[in-house]
Amino acid sequence: MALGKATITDVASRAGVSIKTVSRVMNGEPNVRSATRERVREAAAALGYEPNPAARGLASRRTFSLGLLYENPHEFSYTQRAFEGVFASCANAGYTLLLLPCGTAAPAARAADSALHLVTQTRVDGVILTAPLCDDAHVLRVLRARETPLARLAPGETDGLSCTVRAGDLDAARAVTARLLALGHRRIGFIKGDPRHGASAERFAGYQQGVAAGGAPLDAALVAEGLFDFDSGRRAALALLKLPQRPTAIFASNDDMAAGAIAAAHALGLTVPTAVSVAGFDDSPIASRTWPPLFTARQPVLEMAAAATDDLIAQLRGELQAPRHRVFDCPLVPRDSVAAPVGGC
Amino acid sequence: MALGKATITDVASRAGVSIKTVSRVMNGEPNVRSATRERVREAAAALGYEPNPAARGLASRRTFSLGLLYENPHEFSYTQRAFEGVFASCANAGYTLLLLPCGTAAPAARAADSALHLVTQTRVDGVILTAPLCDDAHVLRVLRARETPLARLAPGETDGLSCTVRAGDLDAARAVTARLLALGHRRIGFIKGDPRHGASAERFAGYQQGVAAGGAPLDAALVAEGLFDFDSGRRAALALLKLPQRPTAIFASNDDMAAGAIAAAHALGLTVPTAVSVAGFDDSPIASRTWPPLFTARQPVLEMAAAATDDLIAQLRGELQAPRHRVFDCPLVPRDSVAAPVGGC
DNA sequence: TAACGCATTGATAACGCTGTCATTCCGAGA
DNA sequence: TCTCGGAATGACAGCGTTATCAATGCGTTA
Repeated sequence: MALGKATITDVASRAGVSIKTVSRVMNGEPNVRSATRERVREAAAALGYEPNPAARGLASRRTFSLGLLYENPHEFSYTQRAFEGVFASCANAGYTLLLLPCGTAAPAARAADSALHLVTQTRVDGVILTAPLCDDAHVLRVLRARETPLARLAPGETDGLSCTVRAGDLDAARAVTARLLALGHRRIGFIKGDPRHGASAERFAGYQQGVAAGGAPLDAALVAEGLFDFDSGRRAALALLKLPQRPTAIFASNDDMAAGAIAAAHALGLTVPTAVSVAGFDDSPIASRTWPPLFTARQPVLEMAAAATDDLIAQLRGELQAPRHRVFDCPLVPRDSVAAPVGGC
Repeated sequence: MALGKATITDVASRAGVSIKTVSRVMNGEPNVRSATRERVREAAAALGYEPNPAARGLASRRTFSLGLLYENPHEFSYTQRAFEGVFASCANAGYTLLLLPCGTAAPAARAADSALHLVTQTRVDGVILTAPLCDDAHVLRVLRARETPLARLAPGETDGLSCTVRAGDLDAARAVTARLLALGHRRIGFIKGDPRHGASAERFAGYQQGVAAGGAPLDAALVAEGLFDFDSGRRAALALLKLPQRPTAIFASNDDMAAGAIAAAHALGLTVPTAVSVAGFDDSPIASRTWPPLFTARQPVLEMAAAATDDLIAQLRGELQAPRHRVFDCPLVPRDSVAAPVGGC
């Protein structure tokens, strides 16, 4: 498994045929003896050969690329907003953006293989990795073995090898917690995020520090596991709200889970924020669509994604001496899902 | 403004310089006399010259493309689900997908120019157009002048020139309306969608036909304008619910506006579905996140996008004799935001 | 005036593949 | 045995750029 540097000529000489025959095999054309075909396939596999799309495109006048032309939609999910930021910077710098989706269901090994294949196949100049892939050891190893320049968006840990852009998760989570405490809440439930995301640990630490700083008791029973999606948030909140001594406020690690928490409260006949306050994180579109709208911390995803892209391009141009690490503030967005607890402090 | 067929050689001979000098100018390299630079620029502009990215990539070993590697997120907006479908089909067929975002704020002329530039710049083999771009006359004209194969997703009208995939909007909207009537509603408000989308007219027609078929009165006062986004839905619903004789049910042309309608009801102290029923369209993620969850019609966006992509690829391969036109059913998704009106029929 | 040096320009060879067309191979039929 | 025809293979010329390095132009200095 070489580094993909093999050319069609290498394969041809290894298989003892002409480059044209290799081309035929690679393109699935007819009129190749099956023994020959097999020999070529083996040689290609042994050398880790991948056809060069630029050369192929130049010779054949085809690109094997499709364009998906779309207009900015009204509704932006987190990923979509990230796209927008990346696009803006790419367009600025004259770069074209290929989306390389990576299956979530597959084990890490497959994600890395998929990444490698996409990178070799498309010969991109650099790659932007989003969470949680940006912390996947296997993916990182594979891409670095190919010396693919990287920028990592919302990583758990930074290293000296690639640019990173992340949010000030810890500070913002502490600020959210502090605000709840200031309103008089003493029992604040917390719903953790997907443990594969670096941000999850940061936000949890912020919650813990906030509670400790406020002099409130740290009760492990008030911490529930979640996976950043609506349903896990709903279930976690349901469990918290059924506690013998239920929390007067719930801080979910992101807005989607907070929306789930609001649904759980509704299901139990608890009014938000009267009976229970709910806070989220991100200020994603759902945050302004719940009833009542969510108290949250705004993560400037678009700006962060654009920054990561800018840094990657700067790196490609050799304008960057060392990897750059940026941290973006997440200001609080006060909305109606949070209020003082009934009965005061 | 030629069709972009000009090569660097054409520009060179027109400007009376060598191709290398043209290359220097195009790449902004130093050491070109400004008079020469100007002459080259003029020649390039006159010929409508755009460098061939494949050739550039082959010679320079760079692609001017970035990969955005991401993992399928938990939350899918409409566009995002469409992406997934397109990806699936592209991956199947060995195609690479470039995203070509098109500004929404700009007038149609600019969208078309942007489209043209992206297509010539990236030399994609074909383009998938989503609503409302797929009905933009200017965009269509420009792409057809270049003979770019097209597939159109959710167009208003089909023609004999390109494959189309759309939802059975009319039938589904009629079915939603029929269901509301069957529950006993007589005064059903309707919130129209963005008029630039072909689906908007279809859904409205379905509503009208449904009301007429049910023998209920068609009251123009019960029809409000919307733009498919949350806030326009909220405002439209607010207006409808403040009517002297307010509707007992509201049918919004999509889920985002229906979520806005629920928020409006909440704001007026009206309980859903007791005081007012709300129905949406699409079964987008927000539909299961509102309280109560939305009664809606499921539009199989992912499958539709995949179908459009399949058809486009088939067309590129010459496997399609004539453009194919597909229509997908939208089954009802019964959820709690709809109930019989208080006081019966 | 001659020589020098730097800014400017050009000739030509890659880049890695596909398309065209010629060539070779091989079994069937005369 | 020889010829013929189609299947299998190969030689070579592009594809449209960029890169290398040589050549030219021109103002300056000795």
